[in-house]
Amino acid sequence: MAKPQPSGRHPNRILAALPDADFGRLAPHLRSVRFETHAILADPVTTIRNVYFPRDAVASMLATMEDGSSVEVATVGNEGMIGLPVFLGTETMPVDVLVQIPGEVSVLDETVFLAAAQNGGALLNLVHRYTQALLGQIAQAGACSRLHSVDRRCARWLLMSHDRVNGDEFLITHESLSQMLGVRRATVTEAASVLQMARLIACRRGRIRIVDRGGLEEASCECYGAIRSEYERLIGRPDFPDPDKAVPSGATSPFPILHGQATHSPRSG
Amino acid sequence: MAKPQPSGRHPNRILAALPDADFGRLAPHLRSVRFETHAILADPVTTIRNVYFPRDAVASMLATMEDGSSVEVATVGNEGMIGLPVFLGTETMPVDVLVQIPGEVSVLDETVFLAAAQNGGALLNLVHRYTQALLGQIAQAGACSRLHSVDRRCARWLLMSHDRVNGDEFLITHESLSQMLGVRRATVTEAASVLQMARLIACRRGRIRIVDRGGLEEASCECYGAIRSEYERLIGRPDFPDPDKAVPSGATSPFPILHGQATHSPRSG
DNA sequence: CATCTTGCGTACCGTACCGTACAATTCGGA
DNA sequence: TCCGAATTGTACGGTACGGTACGCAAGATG
Repeated sequence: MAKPQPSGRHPNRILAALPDADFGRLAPHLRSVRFETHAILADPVTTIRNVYFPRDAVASMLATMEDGSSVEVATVGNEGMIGLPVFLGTETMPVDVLVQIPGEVSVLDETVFLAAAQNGGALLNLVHRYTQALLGQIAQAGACSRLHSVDRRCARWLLMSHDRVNGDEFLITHESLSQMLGVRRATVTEAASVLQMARLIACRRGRIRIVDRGGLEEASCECYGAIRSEYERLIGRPDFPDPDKAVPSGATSPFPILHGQATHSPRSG
Repeated sequence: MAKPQPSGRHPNRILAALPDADFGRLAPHLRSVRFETHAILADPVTTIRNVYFPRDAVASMLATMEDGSSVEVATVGNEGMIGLPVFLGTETMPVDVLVQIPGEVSVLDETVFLAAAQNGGALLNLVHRYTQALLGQIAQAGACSRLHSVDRRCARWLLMSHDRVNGDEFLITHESLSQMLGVRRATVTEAASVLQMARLIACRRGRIRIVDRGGLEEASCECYGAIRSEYERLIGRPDFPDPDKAVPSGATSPFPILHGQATHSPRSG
């Protein structure tokens, strides 16, 4: 599976999937803001008043326990949005949402968002579909963290992030990864060493580069493909944002065929 | 924390939380059906055409991996509903939903449900809130299964089920529990032995009885309380179904009122 | 340049699980 | 009443992690 390439009018795939008219109405209200690592976009006690559409930043929904241990329950990047409670009228979410890979995020005020999501339009439909995609991701990721080894889950996380950033390198520490995978920092170092020894990634102080994407996909568990194909079913592919056109007729495989200019880099460095 | 008692016009707490007028419109269309253990209410490949409101049955959303291993991602009983994809327009959910504790379920056709959920009424609001509650439950349960011991998670599952059934005893096997907790059947037997030795539960072939609810709450992890209080924040308490009135006052609730014409078949065949 | 901070590599022992296997019990059905 | 199937109890070695801890290196800061 190739890394998804930005293809629409906006790097965020939900906004890119909007029809021209709907996007045009939102565009003047979008503010692009840079967020640094560990910036907090939402927490369980603060009423959320903005909706965030990551451009190339990656955020985590983290569940934190009383003893301070935590696990990531979902990754949100350019494929998604943060702020469903605005839409659902529930004010907060019982998780922290924090930036894990710094970058740009398009911010929309809740009033603008709510006005645009009224009346059964395209945005409402997309938000519904993204809600389902998020439910699916959280479910799959939860099961994954119970059933799959740290090595595979680490590979999955790197792949998901690779899909959401520009380029093949991004800023992340083993410490942050350990909070997301719900394991010791030392365990992450060991898992990363395995991937590094297999020449799939390269680590440098606070920075990881994807070296062999295909190999990483093989090292990852099935959950990477499961989450990705469910997203594509619901929201569409980056190069075919309209879900009606997302799947070539007859293709029912969970790992559908690559399209046209397949950017697959087979195993080289 | 006491076991929630049924208090409204309907044992399902979502339906019970509806205003009279809204409930009155739905009631004639509700069919109460008994489902046995392992009945399948939804799966990832079948378009769901009904919405299910458990009365005293308990269902599980199960994520299943390619190798056949599985974990429960959410428990749905009389506090919830099955069929969000009907509302979200997404046709399917990437999990199996199957009955784990047999009992009665109120079934509603999708067309009736969708008609009733239009127009920003009370049902729409409740479905939105339940969506958030389910997201929260799946997130917490996923984190729980990564971070907490089998003993504690087992206690949590028993408590959550106890909240959703009538009485203190229900039909469940260690085998089923193992699929939900994502562990070996033998591990469940060991965990159940610990709880049994502490006189918190009593096991008999395919049947578990809650003996010491308070003790179970102490044996359980914090996730039981977290999920429950988030639900109460969003949907309300059983004795104060309207979340605006869900303030603890210590007052007792009115006795449950059974509605004759609502295809109600309490417990008998 | 020297120093400080943050992040990474490694190591040790402990343990909560897993895989497998088999025996003992319960209970429904012939 | 007995049989057979389903359910539960138990056992044993294996392993992937956790807790803790310490040294080293890379980069930031002065």
